[in-house]
Amino acid sequence: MIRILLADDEHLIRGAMAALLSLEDDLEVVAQAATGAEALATARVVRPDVAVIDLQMPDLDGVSVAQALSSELPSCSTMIVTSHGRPGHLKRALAAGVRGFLPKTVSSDVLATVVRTVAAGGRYVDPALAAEAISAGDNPLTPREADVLELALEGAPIDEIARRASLSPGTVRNYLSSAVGKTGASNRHEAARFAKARGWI
Amino acid sequence: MIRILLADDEHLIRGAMAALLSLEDDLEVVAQAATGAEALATARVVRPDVAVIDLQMPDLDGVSVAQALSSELPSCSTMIVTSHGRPGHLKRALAAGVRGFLPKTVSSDVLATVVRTVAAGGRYVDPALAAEAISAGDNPLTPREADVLELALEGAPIDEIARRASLSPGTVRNYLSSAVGKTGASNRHEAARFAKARGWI
DNA sequence: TACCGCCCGTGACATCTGTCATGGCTTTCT
DNA sequence: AGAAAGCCATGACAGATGTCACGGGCGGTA
Repeated sequence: MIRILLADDEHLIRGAMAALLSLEDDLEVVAQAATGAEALATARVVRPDVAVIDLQMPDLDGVSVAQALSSELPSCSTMIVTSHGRPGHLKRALAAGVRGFLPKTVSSDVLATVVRTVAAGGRYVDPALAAEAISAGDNPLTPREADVLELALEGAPIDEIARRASLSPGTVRNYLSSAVGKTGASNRHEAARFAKARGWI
Repeated sequence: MIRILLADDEHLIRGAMAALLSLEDDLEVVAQAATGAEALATARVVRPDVAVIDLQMPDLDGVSVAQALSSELPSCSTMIVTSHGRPGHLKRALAAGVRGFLPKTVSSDVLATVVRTVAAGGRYVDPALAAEAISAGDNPLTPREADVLELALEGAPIDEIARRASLSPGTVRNYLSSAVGKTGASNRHEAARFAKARGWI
């Protein structure tokens, strides 16, 4: 019997997925969590065989949870399920030790199959997502550029970005200009959206 | 027996919700659809008692589907389920004849209860969402301002917005300036994000 | 050691944006 | 008919932004 931890902030989805997984004879949902922190805490106690984690959750990112889990509980295989599969996320997730990565558009038997696969020590990545990630290429932004661009995402003026990043406004403008050049955008807002779409920030 | 049509672009979620609703003795999922258009076409054939529709779908908006359904199939009650509940959406949905509006964070028994409620001719709106909608107030933007702001959402420069809206750049700047004033933002990008968060665009 | 890339900053310049005043046009309500 | 509101446009001005050139410091690598 494969023991599963399920984490998703959407109660309805979580309950529904649990109902669906429980239909399988060899699968058992032993715990559920609504936030990343909760998932982590629960996993430490119940020590599941597989953790099925939603990528976007209120507090902790799904990837962060996976990172912590893979170091603390090596016996537990983590897989990520997500609505919006961005190439960068996949790359980060794989680096964090995630064994399975699926969009929520897959059918339920695929989910069950993948749970079994990762429980057995295998890996599985959605083919469409994998293709996208490969074609998207690497993140050309330097860490600082990514930081600043992330702050620019909300549309804040440069002075505020500078304050929040503890940088001089001139430096911020240089990083932003560089990022705009690398993304081929025509201003920082477009660049920020572009980078986010690729999962670079 | 209440006959249900389920529409959601995420296969996994849809299947899971179907599994969950089928657990109830008096509920029966008679059809599923992955897109808005598909939902509409299917509904015309199977004539369900209740249509449970996801708000965001690839082609047709959930509200548009509800609109069409309420005029074509008055016997079918429509309810919307959504991940991101924005006040403006709720208002539009209600105007389109939707009888139930729920975030996906609710529990499964709430869902089942609401299905029964709307099937019986009642209405139900998630209290938290309702409170948000009331406190958010009305959309202060004029139709044109909303149009232009929507084009500004992607971060395009003003000249491009003007071209896409078939307006002079000066006019675009005026509308944008007005919208920035109404939203209390410090530039159009922030204003656009703000307006989107409220469901104004 | 020398080179390279990243980090952080300054200054200057041209352009883009946000704001305001103004005016003509149409539609709707009183 | 008159008032009010929205739509579209122009012009002018200040301030924000994007771009470029330049320089110093730091850390890794050949």
